[in-house]
Amino acid sequence: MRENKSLYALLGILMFGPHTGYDIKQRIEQRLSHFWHESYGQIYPNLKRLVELGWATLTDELVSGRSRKIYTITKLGQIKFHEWMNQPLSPPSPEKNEMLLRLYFGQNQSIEENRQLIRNYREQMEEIRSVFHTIQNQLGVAEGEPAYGRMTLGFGMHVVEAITNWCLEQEIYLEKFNHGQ
Amino acid sequence: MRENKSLYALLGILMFGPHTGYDIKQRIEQRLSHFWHESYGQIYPNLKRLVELGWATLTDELVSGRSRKIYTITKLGQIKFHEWMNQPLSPPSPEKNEMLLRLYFGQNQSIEENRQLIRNYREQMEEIRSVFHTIQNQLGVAEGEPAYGRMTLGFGMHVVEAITNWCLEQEIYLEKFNHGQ
DNA sequence: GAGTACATGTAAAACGTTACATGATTGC
DNA sequence: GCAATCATGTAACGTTTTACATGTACTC
Repeated sequence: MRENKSLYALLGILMFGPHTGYDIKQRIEQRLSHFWHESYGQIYPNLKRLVELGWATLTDELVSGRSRKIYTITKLGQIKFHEWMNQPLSPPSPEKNEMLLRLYFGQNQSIEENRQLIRNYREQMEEIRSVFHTIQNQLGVAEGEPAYGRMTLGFGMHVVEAITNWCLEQEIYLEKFNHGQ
Repeated sequence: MRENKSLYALLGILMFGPHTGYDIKQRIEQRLSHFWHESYGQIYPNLKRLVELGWATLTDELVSGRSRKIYTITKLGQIKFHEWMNQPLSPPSPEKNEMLLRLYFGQNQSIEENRQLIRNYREQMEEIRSVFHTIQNQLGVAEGEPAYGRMTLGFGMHVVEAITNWCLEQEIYLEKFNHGQ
């Protein structure tokens, strides 16, 4: 049986307070999107499972005629959450990267095509960077305690910047080959 | 219908010449492991599919009593390979990162626990870095054309270094909080 | 009245890993 | 003889996305 990470992601969000499935989806999209995502097809069945496991409770509320199913974490859920938080990180297996896969097969393409591939990728990185800046500006400031949200965003910034630099280096490298080494 | 990237990964490897399923698995593990991976459960069924699609042919060979099923790319396969190589890159959706997920939930932990999380992650990065160095030393040199394998490895190096730096910065940042801002 | 956001869910398909099964050859 | 490597594959299971279905409330 594999560790179901989605279950713990939901649990972690419920640690901030009661949420509906819809709320959770919104929150993940708005604040965790640079390192996490869940679809409704994952969220609703997993919330149901959380209740079955006794890790959360479900209450029905009627807010202005509209029914909302509110999930609240239980004591047991909190225990399970802390267990997960303190268990060793699983060793990171490198992600699949389609751009690198194509680049690896680069001798089947022209040098100019490979350079274009890298340039396109760099442009994608620049878009991501601007999204990160937008998120950064929306981030609040909590005095006296570490800004965890800001830290996770900083991670993305560092990585995107490193990739951008790598792209620029490779573009120059390939450029030289195009003009006869 | 989702794009089956595995199919194109196999096709790309067949562009280097005929391979068996076993060969392909070896090659991916040894040379593409920093940005790609495939299990036998993907490779063998997809090779079968490649033949069904007419993108590869299968020949049985007996090498010293041992039977080997050798897959060779067809003309159609080469066309499909080039189509894929030249189609626009799909926009990169950020990967799930369990360390960042846990860090995001950091206010439920002590500052020291969060610092430990980041330190552990940094140690994992350092292991990866040393694996990359090993791979780098095994890489051959092809004069006169761009070293695509080396370029893909450089990508990993840049990213790992950026992450390591980020970790160090965050460790210092949290350290300060521990000693009263 | 129409469109957007709120709100919940399921079913099918696709994607991917792991464990298992099988058997030959090579090197010690 | 035994272990490691070569070699091929499947079945079960788990994960994840996508498309669909349904209905309310709010704003223009």
